[in-house]
Amino acid sequence: MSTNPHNLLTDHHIRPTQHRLNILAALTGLDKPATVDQVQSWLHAHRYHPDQVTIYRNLELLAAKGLIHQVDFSDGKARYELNNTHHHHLVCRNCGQIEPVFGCVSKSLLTKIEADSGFTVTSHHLEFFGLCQHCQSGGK
Amino acid sequence: MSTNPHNLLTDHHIRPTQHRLNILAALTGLDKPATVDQVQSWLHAHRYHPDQVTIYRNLELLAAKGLIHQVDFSDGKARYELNNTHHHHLVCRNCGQIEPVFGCVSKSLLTKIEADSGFTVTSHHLEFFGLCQHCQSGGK
DNA sequence: GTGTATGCAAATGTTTTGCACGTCC
DNA sequence: GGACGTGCAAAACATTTGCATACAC
Repeated sequence: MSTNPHNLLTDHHIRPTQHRLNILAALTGLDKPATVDQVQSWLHAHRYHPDQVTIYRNLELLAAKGLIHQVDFSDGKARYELNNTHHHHLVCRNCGQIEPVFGCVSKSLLTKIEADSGFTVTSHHLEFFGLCQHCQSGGK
Repeated sequence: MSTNPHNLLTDHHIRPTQHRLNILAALTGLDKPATVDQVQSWLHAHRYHPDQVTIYRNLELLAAKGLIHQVDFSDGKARYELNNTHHHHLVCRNCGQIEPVFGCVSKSLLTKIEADSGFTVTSHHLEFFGLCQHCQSGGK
């Protein structure tokens, strides 16, 4: 598995178009789960102007191929993030600030869930919500 | 805190209209996270025909008052569930079957997250995805 | 060249909003 | 009566689809 974006794409049998490289760069640069709008804004700021549909299509493709994954903060917008280190998120309900969380559910719980249900568990979504330090005090 | 639906509403300072009682009955009857459509279908089957907008508005209200909460399976539709026993879900990615999961993240992890981040954590979303027993074998 | 990618326009699906009328205390 | 609840219509928003053109190998 190569570490440069171009080979990352070709390794996954995805044509390394400029848009796709740019979208990966955007997700790297934003460094948090990003909406289609946020990806597009990042690209605009870097003088790229792909159609929004192209972003939708490529985020879907990259997710299907496993290079990125979808994150959901239950606000009606899909977010995407690079698939590097497994982690979750802590989101401030007031200001939207996002912190990574490296803890996770225990392996023993996962094993128990599979044993109890007969399911094969392939993934999970875990997000924490609360108030950040700033919003706990003055920030209404 | 009373146990009957009427008092449950009045206890939360919510007018106990027929629609609201019916929506609570629907969520009780469905007994899993339900979409607006599913709530509406349940009500139709029970000879009630509130406008869809009324369901949206009341689910939002009940969630704001803490009687129900939103669950997200990342499929673009909001689901709602009664706030009774704290639990999570295991969803079959193929057939959509939903199993309750009573395990959760450890208290020590929560404490650690708050300590590390300075956030006050008020809630979390945890959902598991996989393939149910049936869909692992024949069910493509 | 051929299959794939992209842009543009339009459609779809979910959720929200405005406003007039109806209902509950 | 006055505040709140509901229905209907329309709007808003995120996302998807169809199709013609443009690009990558």
